[in-house]
Amino acid sequence: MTTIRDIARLAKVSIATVSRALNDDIKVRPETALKIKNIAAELRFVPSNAARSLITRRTETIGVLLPDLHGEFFSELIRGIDQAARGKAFHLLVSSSHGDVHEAEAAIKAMAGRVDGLLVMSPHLNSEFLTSKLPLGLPAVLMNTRIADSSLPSFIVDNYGGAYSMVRHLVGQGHKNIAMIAGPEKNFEAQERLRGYRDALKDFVPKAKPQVWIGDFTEESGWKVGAQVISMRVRPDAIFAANDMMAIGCLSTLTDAGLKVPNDIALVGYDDIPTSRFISPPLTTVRVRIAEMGSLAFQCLVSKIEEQQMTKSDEIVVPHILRTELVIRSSCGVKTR
Amino acid sequence: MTTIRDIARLAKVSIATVSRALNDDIKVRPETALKIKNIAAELRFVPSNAARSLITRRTETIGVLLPDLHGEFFSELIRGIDQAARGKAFHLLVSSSHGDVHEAEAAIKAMAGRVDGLLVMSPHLNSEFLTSKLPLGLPAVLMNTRIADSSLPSFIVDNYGGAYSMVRHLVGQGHKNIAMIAGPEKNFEAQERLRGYRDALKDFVPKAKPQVWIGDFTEESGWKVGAQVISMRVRPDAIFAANDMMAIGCLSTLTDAGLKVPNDIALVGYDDIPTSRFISPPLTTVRVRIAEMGSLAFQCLVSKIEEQQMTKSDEIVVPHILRTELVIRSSCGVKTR
DNA sequence: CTGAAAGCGCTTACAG
DNA sequence: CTGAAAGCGCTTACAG
Repeated sequence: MTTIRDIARLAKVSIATVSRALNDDIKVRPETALKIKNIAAELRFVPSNAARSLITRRTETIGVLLPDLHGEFFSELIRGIDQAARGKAFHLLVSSSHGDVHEAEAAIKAMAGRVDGLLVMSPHLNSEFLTSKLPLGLPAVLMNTRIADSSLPSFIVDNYGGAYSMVRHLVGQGHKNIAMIAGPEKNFEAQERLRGYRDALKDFVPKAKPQVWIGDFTEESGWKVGAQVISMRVRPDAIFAANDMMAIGCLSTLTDAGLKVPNDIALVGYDDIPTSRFISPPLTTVRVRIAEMGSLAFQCLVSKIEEQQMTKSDEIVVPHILRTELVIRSSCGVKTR
Repeated sequence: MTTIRDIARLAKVSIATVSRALNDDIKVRPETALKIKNIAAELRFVPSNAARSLITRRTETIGVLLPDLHGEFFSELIRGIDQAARGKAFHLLVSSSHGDVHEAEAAIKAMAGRVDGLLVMSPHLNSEFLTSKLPLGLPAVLMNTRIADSSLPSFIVDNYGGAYSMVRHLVGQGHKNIAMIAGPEKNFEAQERLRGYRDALKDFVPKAKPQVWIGDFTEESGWKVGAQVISMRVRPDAIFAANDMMAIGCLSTLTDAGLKVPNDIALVGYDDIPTSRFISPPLTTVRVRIAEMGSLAFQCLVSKIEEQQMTKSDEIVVPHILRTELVIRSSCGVKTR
């Protein structure tokens, strides 16, 4: 392994000068710097990041903690983060599937000494748990996490508002008997979408009774609900699935049974994953700007890291709420052509 | 920041003993070890990874270099790698979008001092370039990279074989005039798929003339080809798109123009992205076990890292070829129901 | 513009 | 089972 000591010997300078030259320090004579760089290149010198960050106390890396890595949702998120990180010359340490509380704790511990900050998405955890597990002084930013009262900045998608708008839209199409396929009960995002559904129903169809199936965000749980719907005496006018995957699963069961969407029954989803445009009928859904959330959260984290030296704020911060947007296609019963 | 020195003082032992206790070294009295661990927990001690890896010369991290982060293909790959990495207690440093040669070189440099090994996917690069840029002694494993003659282990999907089988299947369905929408000309995977198409056509329909459009793997390039197809006097019997996204794009143009797939024209893709099951008609395609490739490549890299100490092999290794599998749905003209 | 020296926080022979 | 000491490869005041 080549070190700056080897370079120093060959260049007949001190290791201090090598270090300065390689870091483009101004106070090195240009010729000296050039000579040093040439030798470094020739030797294929790779600086030891460990040695450097031991002394600089920066790793130039941020950790990304994700609950899972399935599907386009997370790849979009990582893409958004990566795009922002690239500009700031930060590296990304990624860890997924901290399904339960213990795994989450282990993941935080494992990352703690390796990163300058943490980006955490865990809709099944709450910010108190996270705050208690985070090493003192490690900046962190939360995404789509249940916030009670936290000094951690957080970004959350307006799941409540999106669901509310969707129900309002369905009512506007003349649907009254609107059912929901909800997500996992402990999932914060799922809860918010359900709450939006309930409130909108209360506001716009006060006499309607909410009808809710609990799913788990997988296509399969959509199938299962579809099978139940088929055998119902009185079917809902419209089904609002808490995510697109469940809507797609439900759709395939309904279609196989000969039911026509949207004529026999309307069906809408949430997330606007790419697939939703291509299915037949194209799915009406709620778009979430997930890559953008990743970029914003990253930028927020970096400014926290940078200001960390000067201030130590314990003030409670308000979550940044990301707007959603209704994407009207044809599965909700609107004639788009 | 808490260090082992703080713990040592509180526990009234030396830092050596603290280090041993925290690393579960056998030669520490159980009571001492327990006391030390309690103090560490109380202080929320986070070991400095930099200090540790400076001396152990291991980062317990592997780098993953990807050309891009769009779509399900890459999230599947990362998922496969992550799954395998979790078991071996390795961390994952991810870097994407090294679109051109310079970015790739920069990405390798940036990662070099931070990882114990590199997993590289770059269908637009070749192994000579990579070998020349890789720091001496940094283990690396290639995925879907053009291999000429390399001492680097590599995993490649059997793009040639998959394309060949698909064309054979289409011929079996009675299609003779089979056209292809190829991928980018410089992309290794695209080249192999094209080669499979050409060879199969030569073998099974010797008198047919290959007809090829060059696309770029995006949905949009599928649209464009679709528009050309519509205006042709004599249309092909079947179109083989080099990936599913282009097939999906092409399908939507054809359908919009009133052409029926597969009755008027058959259409098949490659990759078997999840979307392909849900479109209408469901797409016949070639399945690639991408998560599995990630896991295998990771395992291979880890064994390279572990054996690195003992041997330094410069032998040329044969690429591991991953089988593909034909997924017959209805877009190719087979009646599935 | 350059160098000698201290030190970042750990691990690990070595000695006891 | 425990400790004193050396050292991993860098960066950075400090002095010149």
